[in-house]
Amino acid sequence: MTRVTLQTIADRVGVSRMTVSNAFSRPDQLSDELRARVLATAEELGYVGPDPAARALARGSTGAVGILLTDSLTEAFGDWVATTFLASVADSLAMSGLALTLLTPGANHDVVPSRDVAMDGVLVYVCGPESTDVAWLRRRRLPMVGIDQTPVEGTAHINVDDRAGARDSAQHLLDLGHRRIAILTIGFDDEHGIVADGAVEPSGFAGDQRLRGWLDALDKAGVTPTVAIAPFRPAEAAYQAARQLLATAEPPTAILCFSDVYASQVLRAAKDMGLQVPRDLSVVGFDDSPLAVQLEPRLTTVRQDIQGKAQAAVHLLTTVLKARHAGADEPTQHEVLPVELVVRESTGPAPKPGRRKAG
Amino acid sequence: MTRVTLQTIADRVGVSRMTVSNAFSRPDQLSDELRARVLATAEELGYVGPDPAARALARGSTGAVGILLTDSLTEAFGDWVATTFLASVADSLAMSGLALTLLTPGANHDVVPSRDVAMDGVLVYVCGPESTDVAWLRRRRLPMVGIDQTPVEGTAHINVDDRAGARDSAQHLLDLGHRRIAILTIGFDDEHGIVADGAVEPSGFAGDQRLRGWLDALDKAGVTPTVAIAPFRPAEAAYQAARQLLATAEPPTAILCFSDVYASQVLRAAKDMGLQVPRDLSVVGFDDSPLAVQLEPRLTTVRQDIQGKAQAAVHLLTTVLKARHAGADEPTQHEVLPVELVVRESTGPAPKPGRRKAG
DNA sequence: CCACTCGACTTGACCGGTACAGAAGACTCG
DNA sequence: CGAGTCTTCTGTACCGGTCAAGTCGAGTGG
Repeated sequence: MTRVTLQTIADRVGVSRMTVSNAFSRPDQLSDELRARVLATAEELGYVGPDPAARALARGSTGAVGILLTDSLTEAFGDWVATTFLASVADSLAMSGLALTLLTPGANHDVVPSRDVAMDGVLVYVCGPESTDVAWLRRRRLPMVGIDQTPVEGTAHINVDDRAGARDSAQHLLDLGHRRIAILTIGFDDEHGIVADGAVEPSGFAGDQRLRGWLDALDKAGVTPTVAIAPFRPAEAAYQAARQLLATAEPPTAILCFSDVYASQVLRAAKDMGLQVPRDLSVVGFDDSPLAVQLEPRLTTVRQDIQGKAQAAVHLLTTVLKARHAGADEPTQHEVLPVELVVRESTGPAPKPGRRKAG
Repeated sequence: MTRVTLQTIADRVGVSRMTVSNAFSRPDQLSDELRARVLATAEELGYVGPDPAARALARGSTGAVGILLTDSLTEAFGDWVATTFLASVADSLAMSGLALTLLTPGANHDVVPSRDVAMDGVLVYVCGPESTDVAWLRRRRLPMVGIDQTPVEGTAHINVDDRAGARDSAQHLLDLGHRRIAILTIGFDDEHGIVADGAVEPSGFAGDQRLRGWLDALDKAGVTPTVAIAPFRPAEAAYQAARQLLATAEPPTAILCFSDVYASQVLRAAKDMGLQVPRDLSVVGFDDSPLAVQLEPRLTTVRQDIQGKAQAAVHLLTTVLKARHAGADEPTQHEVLPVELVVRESTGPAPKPGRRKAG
């Protein structure tokens, strides 16, 4: 039982192989009557359709784009922002009939997806520029769109205005009269706690941008924040860092957090230390994840439109794809999506300067 | 600037194209010295490696397997069980150097990933047998492993022992003295509420199996449960169904839930109706998701090893892949993974038969 | 010294399609 | 009525590799 190919069908129907191909891929190239006959014969022979691999080679395009996520996928899947983004990307791609291939990072075996898997283009989500996977993708000259990472010349990017969002949230606290403000942001894997004299080297683009944004506003107001960092995982680290912040001699009256998840840990720490939010302490999150409204009190946070980000990324990538196919210039623009400060109940006026005891 | 292919390099080095191919794919087929020279020339010409699409055609295998998830991906990504499974699958595949392609279901456009994307095999997760995507995959005769769905003859499957888990949890309640037991399980999209005389047609295989399991134990004990159903989404529906259950003339003293998420809604409903868990009401979840231990009280639930499920599925699929490649018989086994009842604080002895007032 | 094995390359076919430039007949139109 | 134009189909040349079966000279054992 040899495989059924276009030729098998062509022989059977008595036409050229090309005509059979057209019957499947270019219906307008042959008469309806013949097409029907071809299709019927194909059906009869159990032919499903042109072989995707062969078609990919001949056409120069597979129907899939890749996505490269940070590190272990399990890691990424634990993050609401990342999964939401991923889901939105997949749904957006579906409209173009494209599938999404998850590129497993790291060359464990001798086969490296970023180098060895066929795809039309690739989305790169929060990967450092030093990633070897990104290096492979670049060498392959695959159409690429970076999301939430440091823009690189010659590549298209989608970012959110983290900096403005952070600036606005810091300004919000200043407007409420806060002057002793702390920052709890993301740091590298092994450390957590208060950073001496704010010599922070935040991990990742978003961390960097947010920090800059907060400082934009605070510096201007002459406020020097205490900065604490915690790794993304485990969540407990953020809790500990929060306790440390709140246990200082002059504890902050407000904390700006890298994310809603961090903020939720701050809330917990505050509760455990007998502090009332927002009476004793104001807390600001980031992302406006579902968590933000589930918490008690609901979080003041910075909303980013993740679905919009995904759609923008997909749109940009498909544009690049089309341009390349048409031989035209590929756009390498930078799109920065707006964010919005959402004020809820976790922030309030700065407490009166009077004594306060934590514990 | 014409594309660099094996031939380009071969000409440059002065060897046959095959030798260059071997330099990349079969290092043992040529001398180290020559290989080094070939690789150097390739590097110099900016050649990244054999073209994946061409290789896929020639070799008959792409380095990716597909996964088909129910409905909209956004839907699936909202579910802890599904995302955890997905992440574990991706990680397991990474070990074999395989990438994972998300098949976007539903033929929106004229291009249907399930039919048009090249892949070596496919995992099918909770898809009804009537899915057109599954039909395409079947017609393509792709190696396939079904997960959490009704086994079909001739296909390999991985399932968890939902039925036994359900049976155990029902028995647990019986052992605690409960006799007025209700079930809150998953139903089709548009309905929710109490099902008259238990004529339930649960949606999906897991729902069916769990229901059977509960009834296995209850029937044997002569207990006839009240059954309520709610669609998977929105979560609110489960809450409403729970309220309905608890508002009946003879309210149940225990509720068996389809999932931890459903159980969390029951908990909320109970709280809102002034019932104490487990004093007035026992609640059992399913899955042992992180939610189970976050809730207050922590849920008694049935643990399933999702990561193990993913690993088993990947292992089975790669076995099928290897078998097919070797021309051997492909296993079509059914693996059923064990589950485990985890007793926590949401279940307790049945309240004394005395009066009880809800509200 | 010769048949025999072995390593290192080469040869030619093949994987299953698609793109593109005809070719043959039917139709239109001045 | 002949030239131009469709429509419909065919032929040929790729796409960029891999596979299996050589070829050829060098080593090897009897």
